[in-house]
Amino acid sequence: MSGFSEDMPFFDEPNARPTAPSGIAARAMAARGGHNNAPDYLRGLNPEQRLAVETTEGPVLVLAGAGTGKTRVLTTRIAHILATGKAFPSQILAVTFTNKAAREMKQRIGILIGEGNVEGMPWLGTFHSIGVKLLRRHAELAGLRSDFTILDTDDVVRLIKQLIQAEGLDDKRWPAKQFAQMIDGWKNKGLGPAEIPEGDARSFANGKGRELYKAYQERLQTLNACDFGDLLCHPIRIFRANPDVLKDYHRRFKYILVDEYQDTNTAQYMWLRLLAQRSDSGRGSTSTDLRSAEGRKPDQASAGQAAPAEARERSSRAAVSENKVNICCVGDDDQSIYGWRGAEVDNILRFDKDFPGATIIRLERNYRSTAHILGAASHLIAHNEGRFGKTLFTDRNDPEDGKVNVHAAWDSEEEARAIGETIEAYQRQKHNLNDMAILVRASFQMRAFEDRFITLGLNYRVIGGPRFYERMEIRDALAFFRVVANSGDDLAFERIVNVPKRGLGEATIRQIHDTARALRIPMLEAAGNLAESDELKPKPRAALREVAANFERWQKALETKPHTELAETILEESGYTDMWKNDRSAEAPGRLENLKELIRSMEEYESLRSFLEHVALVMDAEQNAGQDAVSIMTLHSAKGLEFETVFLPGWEEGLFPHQRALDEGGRSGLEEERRLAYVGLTRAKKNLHIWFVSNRLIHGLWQSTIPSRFLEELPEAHVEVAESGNSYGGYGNSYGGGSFASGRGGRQNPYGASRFDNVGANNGGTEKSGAFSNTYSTPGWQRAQANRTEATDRNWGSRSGHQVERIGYGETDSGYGAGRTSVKGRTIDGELVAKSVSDTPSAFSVGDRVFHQKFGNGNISAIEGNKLTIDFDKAGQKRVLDGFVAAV
DNA sequence: AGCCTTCGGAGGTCG
DNA sequence: TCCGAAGGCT
Repeated sequence: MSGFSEDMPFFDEPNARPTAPSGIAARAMAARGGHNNAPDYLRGLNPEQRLAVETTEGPVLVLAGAGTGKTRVLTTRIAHILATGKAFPSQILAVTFTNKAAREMKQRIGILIGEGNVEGMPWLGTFHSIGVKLLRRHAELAGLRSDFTILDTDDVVRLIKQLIQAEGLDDKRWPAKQFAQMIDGWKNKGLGPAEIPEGDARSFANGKGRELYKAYQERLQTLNACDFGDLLCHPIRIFRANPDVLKDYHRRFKYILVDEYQDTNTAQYMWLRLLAQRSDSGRGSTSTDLRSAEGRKPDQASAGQAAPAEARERSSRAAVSENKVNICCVGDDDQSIYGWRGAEVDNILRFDKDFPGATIIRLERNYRSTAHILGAASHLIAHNEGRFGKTLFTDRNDPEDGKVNVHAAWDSEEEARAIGETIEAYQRQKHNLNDMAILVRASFQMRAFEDRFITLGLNYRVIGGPRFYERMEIRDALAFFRVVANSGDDLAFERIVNVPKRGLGEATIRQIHDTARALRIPMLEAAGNLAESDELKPKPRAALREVAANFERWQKALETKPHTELAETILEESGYTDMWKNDRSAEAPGRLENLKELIRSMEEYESLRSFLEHVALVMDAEQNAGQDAVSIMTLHSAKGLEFETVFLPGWEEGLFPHQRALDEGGRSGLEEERRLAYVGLTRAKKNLHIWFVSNRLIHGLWQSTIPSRFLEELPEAHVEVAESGNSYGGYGNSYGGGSFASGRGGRQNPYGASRFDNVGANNGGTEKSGAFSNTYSTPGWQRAQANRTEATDRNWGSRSGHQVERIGYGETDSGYGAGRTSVKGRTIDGELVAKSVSDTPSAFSVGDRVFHQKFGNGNISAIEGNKLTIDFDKAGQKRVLDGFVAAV
């Protein structure tokens, strides 16, 4: 367990694999000594950052811990390559995962080397945007035309649904969405229909999985379309089947840079390997390469083929080592949190095997957080196995820096209220709301905060959620544009043919569909034909005629009108804007605003076509960017961000670590959750508040919870358990008449009720006594226990809802018992707690038969302190507090 | 076409 | 419990 230490030498981490050849390091250091006049852009880099920038040749892995200047290194490295004339901008391939990261990188390179040159970096972008670019150039090699359309998830699901129905399958039993996810998973692994494992193929639609996948790909081809996964998979196949094309790119790309390498999936890995591979030996026919790719997935390859595949891959690796590959991957294995969507941490962990002779550089000097925060984060993440091992450190040593605060609350409402109060307290201390964030594990947690902040009138913004281009009105508008730009875009046509409602029901659309299929023409054209025939009733016929005429007119205008104007015209003439103007629902104004924003954003593009291209890949919205507001988001979307003050609510078993992660991922699932915790902790620059509650509403039921095991993994030296006995339901005497709860008067402590209060009053004895071992003697645990008593005595009143009432009750501090069960369900748990309070803890022994209100009867199989492991007859094995069960 | 009821599901999310 | 999707009814 590598503890936090301030004077950790750079390449001397005990867990470190011996991968940083001191020779290279030494050479670079020496070289640096020679530069007396280092260029401006190198100034201010620390030695490791500088090494990462200047080691331009050969494979390099930069392990960049949180807040160690990762982006700075990447951008400076590019600037350095350009400034020293090692490559032209067009010879650098730089890939990121998100558009945001790509944008930021462009911006920062621009600052370093002067704006104009950045435009000359055509190969800086996301995996997908570069994929599109490649695919447009070589579309015919994938059986597409270069003007193919990119379908988003929604289109894909609708298309698959059609296929499922066409197969005569029940689309309820076999949901299209599920199959879309399966296809996505396969494509993340670079698997085509022929390559998917037999088991996968069999598991869907009575064994028709493979057929359906094949049918789907064929359908895409006829539609001249592809999905997101194809943007990677098609280029991979093109490269494999056309060595000359690949060789062309080998010649072109002198330097390859990859951001967030820990998030790459297998397909991205294969794509990179192909581009980075410099073996011209001609060895490696298509089939061989395919096999070796499969061999990488240990869970897929059957025992029989695993060995030869391994061998083949080894030989291909050897080939790589013969020629220098200037690939630089930057990432942090400790921040790999996307395993569930196909990312392979393994890619980063075995970098030095994939690229023999790789230089591995660790960036461990953290410029973001206080020593306490880093100490807590380092200690926590050290519980993971299978990591490179880094220890973040900082020179920062400000005695004013507070420790990491751990708080307990009775339930989620209480948690939201207390966090709201703390935020207001910070605000009174002149902290900006923009500098504060609440990072949750699951999005349902957000609601409690939103509710609370609305009541308080506290500005907040929710980050994440449905992206701009996924909103209905935007997708509708884009569908109109798509049909105008490309009359063959049937999916788009289907989406809007009856928008706004013009009486074209299912039957008419079916007819259009059939005609189009029979004549092999686009649906738009089919609609025009039908409108002129007498196969339809007058009403739909007139409607169709209008639709056809509209599109014909708009398509003509495409040549003459500026595209923004045309876009407006389309939305006007189609009646789409009117539709929302007449809609009196709450969202309508927002939707109109979004449409305006859409048109505005089109101005930056020269044509409708180029705009649509951009939109298919990019488009995210910046909401109320200007205002001062607290950010609320999930831990996942917080990666890469930083805030002065961070709140991490919901640190309870089952929620965080999330039960499903444990169920599905086992040990590695737990480790990914722990990395997520690590990401959360390291977002904070100065103040960090972690919360857990004793009761949480899950699936509509109040369930008692136990503190997250991650709390136990925080080091005592850097953590302070906030004494917040007063916060339990708001009845504590320490509320001083309850005024704090209402946010008026009360204590003046700027950090709210918790931070500096009562230290030593309640926890002095307990906390100091317990070693931070793996027993439940940690602060969080003890808090939970100590508070259970208080909470139980008082919790009843809090069930009655009204804040005003609660304050009143608080003063009396009376036990409100009556009627609570009906008010909030599961308070029975509390009753059991109440009982256990008087008992000494752990009155049970292994083998005892017990009853739990929620899980029913079961036998105790293990006891750790007050935590019981119980095998329930029906609910399976659970860990619960002894207070929540009763002997039978 | 729009309203109402019923049913199932309830983790994270980039392009 | 509460939300959305989907299907049935008017």
